[in-house]
Amino acid sequence: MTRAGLPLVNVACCAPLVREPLDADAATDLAQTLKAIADPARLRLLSLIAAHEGGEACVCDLTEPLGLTQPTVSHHLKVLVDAGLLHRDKRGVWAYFTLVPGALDSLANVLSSRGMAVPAG
Amino acid sequence: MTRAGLPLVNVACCAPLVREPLDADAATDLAQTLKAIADPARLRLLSLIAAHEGGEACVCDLTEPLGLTQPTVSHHLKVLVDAGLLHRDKRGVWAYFTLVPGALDSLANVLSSRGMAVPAG
DNA sequence: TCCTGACATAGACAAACATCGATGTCCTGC
DNA sequence: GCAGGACATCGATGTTTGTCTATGTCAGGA
Repeated sequence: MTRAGLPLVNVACCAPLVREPLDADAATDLAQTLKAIADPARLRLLSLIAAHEGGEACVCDLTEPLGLTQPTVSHHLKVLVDAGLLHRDKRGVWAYFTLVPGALDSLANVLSSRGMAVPAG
Repeated sequence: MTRAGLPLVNVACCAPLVREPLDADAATDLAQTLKAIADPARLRLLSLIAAHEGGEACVCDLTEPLGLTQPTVSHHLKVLVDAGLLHRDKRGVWAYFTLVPGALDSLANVLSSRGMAVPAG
């Protein structure tokens, strides 16, 4: 069973990775988020959604450029939503996906040796 | 010679993920590097090595804090070296590992919505 | 030369994962 | 109410991956 109703994004737990040793829990947490984006299909999904007009896209916009079936794309999108990287907005029959603002930036912050300012728009 | 006979390790291939759609090849490439760090043990290895005195550590320094066997740690280190994130320096009987300068920062750059200056000067 | 200690490699195994076809759920139009 | 379309979920399957034990390699000392 998948953890439904994620509490929130473990997306960027803490201090930069290289500043101090991660404890086991923090490492597991961060790894889980990284696993979410460590997949070609999901990277392309993030990229396609970001580049799509209005910064949002529905499943039907995404299956064709990826060359994957609708259930597979839906699965990948769920992984990204669960990881706190995508936001899902169901409007009528369609489900529109957008990037969660700052999520990827927070992740980048943890990897970077130096904390950086979030561009904020 | 190339490090470890690896073809190459484009740790950070290109433009920020959210700027334009990734093509399939670039996505596969980036995903491979992300997979290398999308593991709790390997995240802790990076962290432990960075925090170790002199910024370097040998295998014997790393097995105990991780609670994994020596071959498993050796395996994880190899994955990180192959991904271009760690550098291995064999001195006598010991193998010392250090972070490849800028590698994680480059990765962070790709994830970040905005390119940032690499601190390593 | 042989032995010991540090590390790498090989092989095996179980868990996790990506993908698919089939099916279920929900909204909209007739 | 009924049909159709968009999306989610289910169950199955082949592949990848993390971990172990056993073994190989190599340097340094007795």
